Amino acid sequence: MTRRPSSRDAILAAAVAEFAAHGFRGATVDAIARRARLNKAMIYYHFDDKLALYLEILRGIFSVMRDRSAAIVASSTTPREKIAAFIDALGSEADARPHLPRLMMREIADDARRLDPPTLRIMAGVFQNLRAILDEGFEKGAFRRVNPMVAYFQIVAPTLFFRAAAPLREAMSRQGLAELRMEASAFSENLKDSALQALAAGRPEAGTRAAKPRRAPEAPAPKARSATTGDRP
Amino acid sequence: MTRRPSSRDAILAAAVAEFAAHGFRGATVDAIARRARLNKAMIYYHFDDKLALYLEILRGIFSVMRDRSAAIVASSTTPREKIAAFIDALGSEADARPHLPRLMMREIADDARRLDPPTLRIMAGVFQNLRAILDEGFEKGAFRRVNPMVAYFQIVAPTLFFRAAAPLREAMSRQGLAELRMEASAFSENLKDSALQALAAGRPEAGTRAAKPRRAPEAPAPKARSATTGDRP
DNA sequence: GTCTATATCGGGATAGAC
DNA sequence: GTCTATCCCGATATAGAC
Repeated sequence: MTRRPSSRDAILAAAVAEFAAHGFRGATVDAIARRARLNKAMIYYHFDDKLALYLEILRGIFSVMRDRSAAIVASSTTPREKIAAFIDALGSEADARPHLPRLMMREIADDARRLDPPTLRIMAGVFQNLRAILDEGFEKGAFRRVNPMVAYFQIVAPTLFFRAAAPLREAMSRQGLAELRMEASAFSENLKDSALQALAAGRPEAGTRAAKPRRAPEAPAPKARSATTGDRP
Repeated sequence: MTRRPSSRDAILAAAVAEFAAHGFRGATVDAIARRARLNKAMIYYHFDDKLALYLEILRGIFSVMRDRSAAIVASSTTPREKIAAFIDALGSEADARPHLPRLMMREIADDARRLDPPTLRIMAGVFQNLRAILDEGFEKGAFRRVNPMVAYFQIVAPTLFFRAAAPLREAMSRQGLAELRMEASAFSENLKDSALQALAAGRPEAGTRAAKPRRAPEAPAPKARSATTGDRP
């Protein structure tokens, strides 16, 4: 049943690993061929060139995440649970495809210069899905009105960074500079906790004020205005 | 007074830009020389090789951030204000040296494989400084006890990602896929707001308890244990 | 300190046999 | 579909004149 991967699939699998490890430029077609246990010519038989191979990989990876997040939007749970599910999906996706975080970071560092419109569209879909969850939360009064893009970066960036930085964390830990070892799942749990706390709508607020001005007068307290413009308190 | 940069300085300045734009491997010594308006041989006169040049740049960049964060730790303000200052410092540093975010992301994606112990030590210093701020906040009861590393990634990753992703955001905005344009300073303001909200110590809680077991036995809402292990609620 | 060659090699891409 | 052999450019690093 485990269908033997066609040479094309073998190339794709090898290429993801090489592109993630060395970047588009750093990855060599020779190394991809070697890892796929094929020869270089086979790659040019299946793909126009190195760039076409690269783009096919990116599109595939982001499509999965776009579809998973779309399913979360459509699910029938609370906005809070959807945010948690979004973080879980992103994390488990990154764990299942360990190359995703580095690929994404590299392409961004390369000024996204290789992303064509179709690929951009797919990536934008992920953002729009998170935005849909947030909007639902805003309307239902479950979330305070934060800027959706900021929320997006607050969720996606740490998730990718933490995983991509595993070797860096390991090196620092090994040298006794800081204890940075942690399970990816544990990180996601902490992130969910923090993200939901940051999104929490103004507490019970109305009538239920059991203990009057909960906040000391001198404490400015985080304002909950629409944070689209970054005005300071 | 604006001292004409020595050839060595010119090389360093050109190299940062090239390394940030293309990565260690992608950057060419020829391009660095061209940008510095010098010839290639001058680079090998001042530096042993491409790697030595690269490492000198990384050390310089992270040292600045380490020192700035150390000054914040030592300043006499509240933990909340120190967190805000840390985020501002990181943001303004990234704005002043637009190459920092991409350099950092690239080196992480490269599995930090080129970082030698001295450089790791400098980078760890930045984390330890944030940790010191958090510890102070924990002790004073200003912050709930979150995992310091998670907090570190929640602050650093979005700050770097947002800035490095400027071209990607611009491309998506231009194509009408999403409006992602935003001033870096506005982003930092939003991030501060969110981070402080996530760190806000548990409200007076149920019984309006003024003192004593500040924590509910079953720990309902955000659990405030030292979140080193990521157990779920 | 600054320059112009140049040695040398790795890597993308192709030709063409089987 | 799969392979070997090869073209050829670009990139690191050095030699050596001024």
